[in-house]
Amino acid sequence: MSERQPLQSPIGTHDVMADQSPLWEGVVAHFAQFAYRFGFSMIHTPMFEDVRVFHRGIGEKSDVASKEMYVFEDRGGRSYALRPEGTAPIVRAFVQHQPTVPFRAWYVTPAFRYERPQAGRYRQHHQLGVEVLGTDDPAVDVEVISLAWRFYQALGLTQVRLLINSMGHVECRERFVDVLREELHEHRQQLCDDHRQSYAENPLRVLDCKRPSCIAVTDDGPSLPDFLCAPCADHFARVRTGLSAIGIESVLTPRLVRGFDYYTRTTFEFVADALGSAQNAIGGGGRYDQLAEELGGKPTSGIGFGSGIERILLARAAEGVDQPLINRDIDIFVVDTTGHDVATVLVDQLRGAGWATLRAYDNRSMKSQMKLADKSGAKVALLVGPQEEAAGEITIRELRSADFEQSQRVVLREEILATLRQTLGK
RNA sequence: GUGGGUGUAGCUCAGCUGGUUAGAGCGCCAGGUUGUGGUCCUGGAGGCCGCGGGUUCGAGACCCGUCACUCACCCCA
Repeated sequence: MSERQPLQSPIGTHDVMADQSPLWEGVVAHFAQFAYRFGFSMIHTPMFEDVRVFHRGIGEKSDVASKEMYVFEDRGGRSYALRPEGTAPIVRAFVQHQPTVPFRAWYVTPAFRYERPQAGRYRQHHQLGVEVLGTDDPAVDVEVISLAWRFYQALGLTQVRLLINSMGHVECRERFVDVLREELHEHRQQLCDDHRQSYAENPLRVLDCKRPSCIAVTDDGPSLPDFLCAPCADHFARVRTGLSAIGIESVLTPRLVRGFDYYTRTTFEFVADALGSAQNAIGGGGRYDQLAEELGGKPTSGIGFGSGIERILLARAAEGVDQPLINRDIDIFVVDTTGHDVATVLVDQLRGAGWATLRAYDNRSMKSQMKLADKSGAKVALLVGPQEEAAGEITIRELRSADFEQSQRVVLREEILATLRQTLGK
């Protein structure tokens, strides 16, 4: 890159500026509220991990691990990867610290994948999610899915569908994959260009190929739910009845396999139909009963779900939902034309009392300061000029009122907090 | 990694078949007499026309390269 190129954010990354940040804050705040309501504790794990966490976790042959990870060596020659997803690092932490089970954690984190950016797809995106380790009770599957569902509802999303499937445990899956591989081999000439060569390596990938040629083959092929052993079939049935018991409709989607290799039994995905693009998955997850063992721990079943903040916001925009998610309005704007430290002291006092307060700088004119007060969104402006200062008073002006005369009055300096409490109702 | 579209003021965009000092709207700043926002009026600041090279008497316009943004494929959040 030329030295003359202006500096800007890296490809596929974005700055969240003030016009968007309240939405972000709101999404995270809502999720935190739901997570705590469901009894989850927040945890933080490093932004990068030993690459083996992901190779063994999400599977070396998965697209994400094989070609999309940001891998680097540190100065000590250790090989690390920026986290491409949220689950494997948390399971790594679980294995390392061996907390008591059931272990319930929620998180919000950036995730990094080296891909060509496009609508709804970035090199750094942000996910929030939960994980539960230490039980394979189908009630937990229901709980995790319902947390996501209620969360989307709270954000105002209505055009979201829950797709669900079960991969079975290792043996169910292997029996299925064997049959699928045979089926694909038999019809390999009809597969799309990409999969005609690669189907044998990971036959499951062909299931979510969107090309008509592959779909035609797999539609007539074996269906995952048919290969579930009795316990897995029972588990899946109980998840689905549990969901319908609380009014959550799930769409059985036999070809739903998802991109990571660690999934067993329940897998699910939330698609936002308002998003026209192929990137319409706003969240997803599933059970991973082998993962803790893969990462060196005791056999421990687990389930989790993750959701992309950017896609949630895109879906909200696509549905035309525009109610704010969090209030970050300014309460008071202090206008000071005395040239002394009146605003400095007043602002300190107001903020101390809990008001969101802003002021002007640089000795601007009163007119200029009033313009700033208006643009700040403040509900009231407090005016202090030489007159008020001399009289020990403050002029209160309600900025959201249309009537000049009614909107303004003068109070004594020492009565300002009480008056504001009355005016602003706090 | 492959393909399409686009790069002109802080933002959204005009700039006709190449022709003087590159424009608009919004935003920003300052005024519109005595200390007061939202509407209105006036003025002002602000552009290596993404970057490099080429064609030409002359390039924001044309050609090549490059970088970036964007959309799509693959796949996913």
